[in-house]
Amino acid sequence: MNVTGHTRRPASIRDVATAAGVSYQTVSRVINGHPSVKPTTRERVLAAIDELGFRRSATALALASGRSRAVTVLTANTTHYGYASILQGIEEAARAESYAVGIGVLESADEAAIAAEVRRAADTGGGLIVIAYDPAGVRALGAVPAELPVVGVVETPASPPDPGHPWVWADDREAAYQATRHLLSLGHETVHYVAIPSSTRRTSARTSGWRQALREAGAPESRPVQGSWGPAGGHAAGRKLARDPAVTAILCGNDDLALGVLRALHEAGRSVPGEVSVAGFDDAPHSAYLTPSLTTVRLDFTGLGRSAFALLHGVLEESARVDPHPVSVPELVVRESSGPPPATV
Amino acid sequence: MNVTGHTRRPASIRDVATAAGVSYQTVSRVINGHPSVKPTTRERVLAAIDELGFRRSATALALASGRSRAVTVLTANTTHYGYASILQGIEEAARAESYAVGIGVLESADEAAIAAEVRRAADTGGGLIVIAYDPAGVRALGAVPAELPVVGVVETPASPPDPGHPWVWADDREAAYQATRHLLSLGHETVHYVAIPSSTRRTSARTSGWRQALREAGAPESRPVQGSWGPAGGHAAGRKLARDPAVTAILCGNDDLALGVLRALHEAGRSVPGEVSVAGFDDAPHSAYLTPSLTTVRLDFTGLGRSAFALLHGVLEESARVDPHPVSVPELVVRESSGPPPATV
DNA sequence: CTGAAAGCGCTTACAG
DNA sequence: CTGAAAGCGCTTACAG
Repeated sequence: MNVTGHTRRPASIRDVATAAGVSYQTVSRVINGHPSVKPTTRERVLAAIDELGFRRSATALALASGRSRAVTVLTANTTHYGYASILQGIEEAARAESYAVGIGVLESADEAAIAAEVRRAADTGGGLIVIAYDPAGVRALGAVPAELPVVGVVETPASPPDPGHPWVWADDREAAYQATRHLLSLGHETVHYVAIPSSTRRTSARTSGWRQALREAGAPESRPVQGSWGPAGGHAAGRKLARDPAVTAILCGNDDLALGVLRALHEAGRSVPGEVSVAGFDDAPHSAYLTPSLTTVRLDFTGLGRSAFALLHGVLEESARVDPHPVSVPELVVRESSGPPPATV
Repeated sequence: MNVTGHTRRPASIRDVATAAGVSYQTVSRVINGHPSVKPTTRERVLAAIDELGFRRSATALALASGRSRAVTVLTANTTHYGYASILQGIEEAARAESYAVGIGVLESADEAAIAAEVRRAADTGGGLIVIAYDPAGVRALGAVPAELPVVGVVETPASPPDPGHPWVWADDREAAYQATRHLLSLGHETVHYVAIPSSTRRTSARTSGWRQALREAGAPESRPVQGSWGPAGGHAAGRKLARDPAVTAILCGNDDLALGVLRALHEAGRSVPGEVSVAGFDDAPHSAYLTPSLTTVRLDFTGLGRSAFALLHGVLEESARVDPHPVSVPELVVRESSGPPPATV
């Protein structure tokens, strides 16, 4: 008991050993669950651990063993719904395995800045999960040295990735395909697309799913309108589209863009879904409560985060190895913002 | 050069020493910026560091020195706008000082679970920042052992806190006061309040600011309606309030609640702001794009996060000590959702 | 200005 | 089943 209230140095393995009357060696065996320890000895040690409030130093463990039970998440953003939800999923799964989770934000897509962030993350020890939905993330994923354990959360790859690439993804392409088909099935001649910034490729997975649906239906293809990530970008894109009376259906790269588009249409006096239908992507928490409520495609981001961690965990511990490419299935959620096109009387 | 491509053990301080022809001691001096090193020696060491790609092991540093340049953020949530923005601010500031940032989520407010999370965070080493806006956070802040450096991000305290309590806060009370005054000044007889869950006290800071404004104006006081954090809670609260024709102005504990209230009013056929005015709290990114766009009070959460880190940094390094109670000033943002009450003809 | 020793709290072989 | 040694990569006094 620390009656004086003085700040005490935390108990070490040796303190426990002394208290239990064994060597610190044996204490190490006990805390590592090593089988060859006499039950009575084990109990004495356990009692001492309990009494002294011993906690094994993660730092010393990491230095001595080289392992570190930590994951750091590299991401360009922590506040957007998709990113934040992936992070949440990772944290949940990591906590369940008592891994520490660190985060590093890729504030710029500048090569040097990216390299610096990757180094910092590597310094932390443990594994890496890189959210590669944008140029910064994609570059960071590419900049990770080969010897580091890393998992990428990526857009749907254009072709099946190398088995050497531990990636997870939601099926963005399928999701965009579904949403576009939904709008076409309502009778729209075609569907316009307001895009999130592509990760780096000319054509993002979402864009290609949209295009595929148009082609299959023989619908006219327009160029995607560029829209950044937030509602402001959607608003700007929506203003352009609102001017064109031929536009009756708009698919947006995420729900925030859709919100901006909705607002722009409102300001232009075009009713939704009476004159124009709008669909989003992600099913963010507010989308169901908008007026009109937003038709969107739900993606299981927290599940994606959990999968990413599970995959990394498998790489780090070679015990519970996991299916290398868990894919979550998107789900179309039809709400008020989509309907048939106006009658062409 | 690692021509074979084999995974190499990273260079240590001794490798650098050998390469530079000095003792590892001297290398330590160079990387710590110790003054008493002959310039030519320093340069040789620096060159070796560069050539070998040496990076000082954070783990070894932590173990040997006891310091750790890390902060872990304990929070009940990572996706809500306010929480996520505080985290973002902390990360920014931490990155600028090359601190590692870890996160731990308080999934339950259960004492044992909280204690476990606090221990895990303590194990990481470094300092702690606890976001104490909710019961889980408040308990976690209380459960941190006295010897650990910790900063709390709290609601406006009822009275000035002890100097021994390193806390930061946005002025919630003032913000609620301002928003309520705004609604009253438009001519509303009184303002109803949909509350976020209080941290633990009977009356949250936001609630008391609202109440104070009503009292000063001699307006009738109603009981706050309880509304959880998300739009669903706002929706439920909004349905109740929509039934009461006397309700003409509603202040909501955050913008998500306001969104739900807006939706409920819409469903009940009550127009905003024609029949009912609504104001929110936080100025979340989507609030400006809603229809009607949302009157709200903007709080500088990222600034709050930066302040929290600065305060902790001061505690940890005793160098750049900081004003213990930086307070960010809320700003009323008037948009479409608030207006005069309907004429009582 | 620079080097040799001891130690941070553990783990990993190696003995017995 | 248990103990004594060496080492992980650094820092902190202590010498010179």
